[in-house]
Amino acid sequence: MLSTMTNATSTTGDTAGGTARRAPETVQRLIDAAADAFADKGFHATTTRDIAARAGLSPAGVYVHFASKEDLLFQLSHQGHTAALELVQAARERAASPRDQVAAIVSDFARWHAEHFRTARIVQYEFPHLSPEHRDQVRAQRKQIDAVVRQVLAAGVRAGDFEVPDVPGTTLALLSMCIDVARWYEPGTRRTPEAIGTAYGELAQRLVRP
Amino acid sequence: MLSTMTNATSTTGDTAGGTARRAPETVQRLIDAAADAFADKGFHATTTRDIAARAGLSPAGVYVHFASKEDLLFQLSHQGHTAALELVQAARERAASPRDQVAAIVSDFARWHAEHFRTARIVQYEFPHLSPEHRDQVRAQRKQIDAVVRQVLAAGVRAGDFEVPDVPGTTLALLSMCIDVARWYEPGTRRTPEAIGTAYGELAQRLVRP
DNA sequence: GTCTATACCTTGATAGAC
DNA sequence: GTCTATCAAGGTATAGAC
Repeated sequence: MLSTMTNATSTTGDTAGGTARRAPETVQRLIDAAADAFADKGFHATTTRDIAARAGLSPAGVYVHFASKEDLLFQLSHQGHTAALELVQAARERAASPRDQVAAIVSDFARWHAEHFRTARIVQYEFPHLSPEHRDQVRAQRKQIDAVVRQVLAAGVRAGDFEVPDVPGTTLALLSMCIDVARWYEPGTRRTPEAIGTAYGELAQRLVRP
Repeated sequence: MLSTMTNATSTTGDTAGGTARRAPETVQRLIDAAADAFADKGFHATTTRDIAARAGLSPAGVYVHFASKEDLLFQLSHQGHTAALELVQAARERAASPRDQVAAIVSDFARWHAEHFRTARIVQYEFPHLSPEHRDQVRAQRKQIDAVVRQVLAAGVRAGDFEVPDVPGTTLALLSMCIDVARWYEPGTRRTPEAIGTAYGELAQRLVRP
C-alpha cells in the first residue's frame, strides 16, 4: 500500500506481515518525539535538534531512520489517519442501524479529536506542509474516512430513517464539526472528551432526522 | 480598545476618529503581503524578506511599520476577526426572527470562510503563534462572535422556535462547522462560496428545529 | 521613511570515526 | 546505528547613510 515510501522509513512497514525485525522502537520514539514537538510549536518552528533531544538522540541520529523532517511529519500523519480510519470503521461495525451508526461514528470521531488533540492538530493542520506525494497518500486516507460516513448517511436515507437533502455536503459538515474540536479543545475545557463525543453524536442525530 | 498596541503599529489605529494622517497605505500593503505569504507557506515558514519583497520594500523597510513578524501576524489576525465579527452582527440585524437570524449568520460566516479562506486560515490556525498578550486580545474578539450566536439560539429557544438541549455546545458546533470550511475549501471546489453558505444556513436550521 | 550592508544566530542535513 | 564535528544556507533584526 505504501509502495512509494522512502527507503529510510520502509522499516516501519511491519504492519503487513511482521517480516521486519530491525528495532522499530527508536523509530516510534522519534515519531512520538516529533509529535510532541510539532504539537508544541508547529512543524516549521520545530527543529530537528529538538526532536532528536526529545528522543534521546544526537541531531544526526534522526537521519538514520528518516530521510527528512518532512518524512517524519508524513509518518506521523499516516499513523494518525490510520488510527482515525480504524476508529470510524469500528464504530460503524459496532452499531446496527444507520441511526446508531451515525451517532457512534460522530461520537467516537469527535472524542478522538479531543483526547488526541495534539496529534490531531498536526494531522489536520500541518497537512499543507507535506510534500505533494505524501499529501496524495494522506488525501486517499481522508477519502476513506469520508466514504464511511457518506455510505451510512445514504443507507439511512434509503431506509427512510434519515432526511438528508445533500448527503456529501452533510457528510463534510459532520466531519468538520468533529475535526474542529482539535482546534479549540484543550485540557481543562468545560466538557470531557467523552462528554463532547456524546453531545456531538446527539447533534448528528438531530441533524439527519426526518 | 487596543491600548496595548505597540508603538510601531499604533498608526493603524485610525479607525477611532480619523486623527491619524501618516500614510497608512504602506502599512496595509505590508499586511496584505504578509497575508499572502502566510497563506502560502505558513507563519513560521515565511521570511520577513519575502513579505518585504511582496510589498515592494527592502527587508529593513518592514521594521519601520511593525515591531516584529509576530506583530504583523497580530494586525492581520485582528483585522480578520474584526471583519468576521462585523459580518455576524450585520447578519443578525438583517434578519428578524431567530430562525432567519441563525440561517443568515451561519450562511454568511461559512461563506466568508470560503471566500476569504486564505485570510481565514491564518486567522484561525496561526492563532497559537501569537504572543500571549496578542492571543488575549484575539480571544476577546472570538468571544464576541460566540456571544452573538449564543444569544440568537437562546432567543429562539425562549420564543419556542428552537429546540436546543445545549445552547453553548450547539453554538460551538455551528461555528466549528463554518470555521472548518477554511481548512478544506480551495478555489475550484465543487460548490461556490455562496452555495456553501446557503447549504450551511439550511443545515443550521435543521439542527435547531424542534 | 527607505535604503544598503551586515551582525549574529540557528537551521537542515552530511561526513566520517567508532 | 550512534556519535562529534561541521558545512553552507538562510533566519530576524539592527546600524547608519541619505
